[in-house]
Amino acid sequence: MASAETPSAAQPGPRLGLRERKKIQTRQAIRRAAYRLFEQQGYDATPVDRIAEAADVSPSTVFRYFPTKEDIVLTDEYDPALEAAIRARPAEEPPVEAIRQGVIVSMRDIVARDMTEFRQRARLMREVPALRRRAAEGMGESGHMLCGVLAERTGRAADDIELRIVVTAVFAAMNEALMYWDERGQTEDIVTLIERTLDVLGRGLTL
Amino acid sequence: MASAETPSAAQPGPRLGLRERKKIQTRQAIRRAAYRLFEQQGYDATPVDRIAEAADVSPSTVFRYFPTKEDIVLTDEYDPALEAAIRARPAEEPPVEAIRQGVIVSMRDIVARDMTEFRQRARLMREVPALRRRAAEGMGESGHMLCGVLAERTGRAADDIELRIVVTAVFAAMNEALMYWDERGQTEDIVTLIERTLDVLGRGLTL
DNA sequence: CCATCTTTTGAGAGTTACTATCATTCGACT
DNA sequence: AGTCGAATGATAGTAACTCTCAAAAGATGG
Repeated sequence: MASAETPSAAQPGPRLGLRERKKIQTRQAIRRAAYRLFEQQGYDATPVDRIAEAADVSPSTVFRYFPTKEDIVLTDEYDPALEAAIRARPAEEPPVEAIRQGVIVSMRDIVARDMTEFRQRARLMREVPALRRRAAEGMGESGHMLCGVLAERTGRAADDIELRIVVTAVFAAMNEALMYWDERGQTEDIVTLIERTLDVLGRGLTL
Repeated sequence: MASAETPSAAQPGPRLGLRERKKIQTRQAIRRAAYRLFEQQGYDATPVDRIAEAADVSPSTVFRYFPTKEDIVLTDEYDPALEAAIRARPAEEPPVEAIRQGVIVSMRDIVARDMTEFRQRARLMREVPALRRRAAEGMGESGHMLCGVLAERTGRAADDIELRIVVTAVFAAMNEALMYWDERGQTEDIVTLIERTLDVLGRGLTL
């Protein structure tokens, strides 16, 4: 509805056809409707049918765009940003340090782009068990990506155990930090918190 | 059926009433039936109704014993063993070392008790996404327990971030090691693998 | 041994997240 | 304008739960 975008104004690529633009719109409409309803009545109390209704599409369409209800909340575009940020670090830098800097850079970016959604997502991730689980499964896609990047850096195989341990531990720890951040009312500085988290890992989990 | 146990033979506690004994039996019947069917036809292809049928109880009963289908696989009694093993370590020992020894001891114990089930569980945990997620949410109960134990040892609060980071990282890493073990056909020595895992954590995730 | 009380069980109906199918519609391209 | 392929919507079906209530079975006191 609010598509007053001139065809030539599209920033990020070769101008999209109407079809593509509509897809993006629909996707956004579904997500926005969902986030709004989740805010109002909670995740579990909001059936997909009602989201569809609110987004003015059929339930089938919702499932075509998002394979599961969880994906409506969790689908993100953070990975490419993180990947780029890590790749930008000098090759000699030790892995954990590269991750640290990459995470911090991309985190600032994300928070700057849409802090409201970031906050809401964090809250949902902590409060809804299904989402927490899904997020805890860090190796999902993000982990795989990180393994690939670190494999190149270190010359190890992408499925090397030690590599996987590192990646898994980092993601799990960061996720936990996010939960902590949310528990405390999202008041602390998240970047500082993440730095602290990576410090603990970097010093071998000493207390 | 195979309950030729004399009332006075019960080892682990004050002799149970018939009611209690039946509950244990039922629980076991359900789990056994489930494991058998999962083995034969796979987890997703086995509806709870069929498990109920095989265990000779009603579907309602299955859900009374196990809140979710996942719980039939994942409910374990490892935590108490782990807790005891860690508590048995000298108080001066650094946390990660205490965890290492505790894990190794209780792991040997578990493997000795029922290696077959341990193997099958590991396989299911890797192959079924729902189970993998559930397991990845290590903080669930095990993590909470470990936090408590380490809090006592270190004098920190049980919800101290750094403490939680440590626990989360350890569990996530061990879980990943288990997945690796299963991927390789469960052929390597699991204790060695876990030691290696904890080494990586202990040396600050250096590669 | 019977009566009663409590706990466990089973049966039924209902909700919801998904899956599959198929006809319709709508943008793309000639 | 007309055709083609992709997106949509309607419909039906499966399976994991949840709730409720009545029947069955173990515990308990006389």
